[in-house]
Amino acid sequence: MVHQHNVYGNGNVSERARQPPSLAISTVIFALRPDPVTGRPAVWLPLVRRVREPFGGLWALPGGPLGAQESLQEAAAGNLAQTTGLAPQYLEQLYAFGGTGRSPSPRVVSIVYWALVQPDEAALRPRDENVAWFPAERPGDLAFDHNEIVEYALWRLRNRMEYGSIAYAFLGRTFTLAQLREVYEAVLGRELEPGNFRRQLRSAPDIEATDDYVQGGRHRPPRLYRYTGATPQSHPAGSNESSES
Amino acid sequence: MVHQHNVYGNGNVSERARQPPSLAISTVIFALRPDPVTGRPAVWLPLVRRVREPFGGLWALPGGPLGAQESLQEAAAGNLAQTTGLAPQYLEQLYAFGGTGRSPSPRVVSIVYWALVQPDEAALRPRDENVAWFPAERPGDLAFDHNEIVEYALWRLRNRMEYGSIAYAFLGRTFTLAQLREVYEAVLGRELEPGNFRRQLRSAPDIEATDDYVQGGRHRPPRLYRYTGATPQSHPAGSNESSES
DNA sequence: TGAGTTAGAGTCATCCTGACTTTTACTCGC
DNA sequence: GCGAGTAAAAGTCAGGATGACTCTAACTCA
Repeated sequence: MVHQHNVYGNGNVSERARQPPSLAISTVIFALRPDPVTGRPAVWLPLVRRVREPFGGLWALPGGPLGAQESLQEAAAGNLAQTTGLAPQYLEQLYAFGGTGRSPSPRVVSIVYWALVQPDEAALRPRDENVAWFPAERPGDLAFDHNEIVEYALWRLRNRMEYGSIAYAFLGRTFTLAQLREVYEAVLGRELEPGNFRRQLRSAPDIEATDDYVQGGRHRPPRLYRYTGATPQSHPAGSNESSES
Repeated sequence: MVHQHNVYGNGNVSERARQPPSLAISTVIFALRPDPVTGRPAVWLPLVRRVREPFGGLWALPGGPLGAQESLQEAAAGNLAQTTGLAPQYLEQLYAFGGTGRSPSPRVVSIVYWALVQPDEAALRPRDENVAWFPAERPGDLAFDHNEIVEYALWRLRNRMEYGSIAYAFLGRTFTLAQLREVYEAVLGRELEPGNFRRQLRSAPDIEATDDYVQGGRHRPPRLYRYTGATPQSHPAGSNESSES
């Protein structure tokens, strides 16, 4: 009889029904990688192969139980570090999934976070063969309700991309406007007019032109820009500007 | 060691630190009531007086442990029914609060929902003296981190009001445009131009004019309208159009 | 040196928004 | 019964944002 934190009454219900649901933290981790076919940036995410039942052998979101002394966000960052070795550029709570039918035997409530990272070479070739990167739109059949969770996380990512200032989390300290536009196009799944895109960013308050240009292309050298705004955070420490849903 | 939901290890940590955090569901319930001073609609919420420690005597959000067989949303609707006897017009998950310092002795992770209701006379005068309604902007000092939670729920309400079609949950089946505008003004806390408000709603697809008018005012009788769209839901069963956050 | 390429600036029509004016249709007081 | 008062409903107008597009600038490569 694990997990009897409190007393939930002492009627003649079965042992099984009296057990409170257990709590886990999972994290959807997004990064941009070149598409193997087109070469353009696309959204990928790392998954972990399950070694136990239920859903043994299937791929699943990285996650685990909530440590007694860590906050929810710390637990999510721990998932991130454990599977990729990276620190998040952006980390936000996604949703708490708690349907009664999502796990076969013991009921689990999962508080899911989602994160954006900039993967380096080491992170993309993990030593552990039970960790691998998948295209976020088509990750295959996942364990539990994780397909649904990934889909919702993608929806949230697109939402934040349209209404928030989150695209910079995919990029380095400086970037060209074409690179920034490619991030938007990869996430939103449609092409944007370069001229209008430029005009909108000129009116954005927290994007700043540097004096550097990228040399080497067979065309006019593009100027480098820098993002000067703070990394937006959803709930604690600063409200997100809109929509979220 | 991913997704090991059940076993929490057996190291020589103290009993206290090994206990997993317990899980509770709380619900922020919003309704419109006339302001006692101005008489115009304002946002109110019902609170429950705590009878036990910690925070005994203070007012708190209605809530309780998650039943083993009920979904998260069902538990939130249960909070609602228990404190007000009402069914929600709108119900959405708000956030999972899990900081280590939010409850003194046993750690509690609260998954908080928020709801909109149309209170009737019976619901506004509860028999239980440990339930009372408060103005949502100034509910006084609440137990735990519930002041912060109410503030965040208000922010979310305003957000949904600006970008979603949620105002109808406060109103009955038919309403005048002035009534609808009063709902927006009460929630957003600012006055709206009646002419522009009317124009925007004419272009809304899911609002429909009826053939009825309200007689009795000492002015031109206003037409009654009806909302024909579905009640929006945030995550399961239909995505919210935007922003959320 | 010219062709090719992308960066960046600029143009134009359209839509949306906020602020405002005018007309309509009722009730109330005289 | 008639004018004053009131809010509904429609209409007007300027400014700002947006989408589609054209034109010029600045580089590399053959």
